[in-house]
Amino acid sequence: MDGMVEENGTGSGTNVSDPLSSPGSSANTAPPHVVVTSIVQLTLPAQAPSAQVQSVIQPNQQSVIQTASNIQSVQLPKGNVILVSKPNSVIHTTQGTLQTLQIKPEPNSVVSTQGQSSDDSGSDDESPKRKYREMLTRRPSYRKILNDLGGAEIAVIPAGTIQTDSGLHTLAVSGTGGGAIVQYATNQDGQFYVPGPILEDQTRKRELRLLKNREAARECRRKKKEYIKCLENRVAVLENQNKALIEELKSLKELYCQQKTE
DNA sequence: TATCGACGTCGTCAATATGC
DNA sequence: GCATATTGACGACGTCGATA
Repeated sequence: MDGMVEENGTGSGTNVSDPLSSPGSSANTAPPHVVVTSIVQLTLPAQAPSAQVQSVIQPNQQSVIQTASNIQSVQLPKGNVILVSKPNSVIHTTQGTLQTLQIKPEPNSVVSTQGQSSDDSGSDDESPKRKYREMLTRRPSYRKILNDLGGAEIAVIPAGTIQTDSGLHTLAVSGTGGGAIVQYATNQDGQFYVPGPILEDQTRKRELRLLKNREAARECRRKKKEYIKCLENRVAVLENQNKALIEELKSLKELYCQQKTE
């Protein structure tokens, strides 16, 4: 599904108002830094707790928004702005790489397509969009940092991480199987031992967490595949539309030439 | 047959988002 | 603020086709 305005769950109550049928209804709401040639407002009705909308937003081209179920399409002239009446909506767009925009929680938030609409000259380094994009970028993992530093596997994190706490010590341990926090105590001879119930509890908690994350990762991958499949479907639909439009243009041209010669 | 590279899948870690 | 969910990144492993 390329470009999706998604609320939780599924639904078909999405109301996509065509800008061509009700022009200029909210054009004045756009922020001054956005040059608006067209606005599409997506109204998600309250009785439909959720709705899926697909969209393909392309640089300097007309873009398309479709609902998932009814294949109701809206052509967005280039330089468009999308208004979404529900907060916390997300739009995915494609431009070589996948991009994600999260709409600000205010109702009627205005979000222009990223990197392609006429407002995005790329010269404004301090623009909110740019800042938000940077926020989305994750920093490298500690593992990667360690690898970059040429550090081998850390078997035990020494001294500084040990803290005494009511007779128990906490020790961070990592190895090929991953990391763990282990609590232990010392007896009168200074020998280490791990109190049974604590160890069992920690082991159980860790196993539960791993199990949950394992299943979450599976689900996440399933969703990702589904999403990619949807994107591919959208590509197919748009290619067909494009083909049809080219054919239409061709026949209209022929008709025009015919009438001209008569 | 052994080896190698490409590719897919899985489990895990860790950063971040989200809900309460 | 904390617990939980989500997801990108990474490494391990298995499979498959190409090649020596």
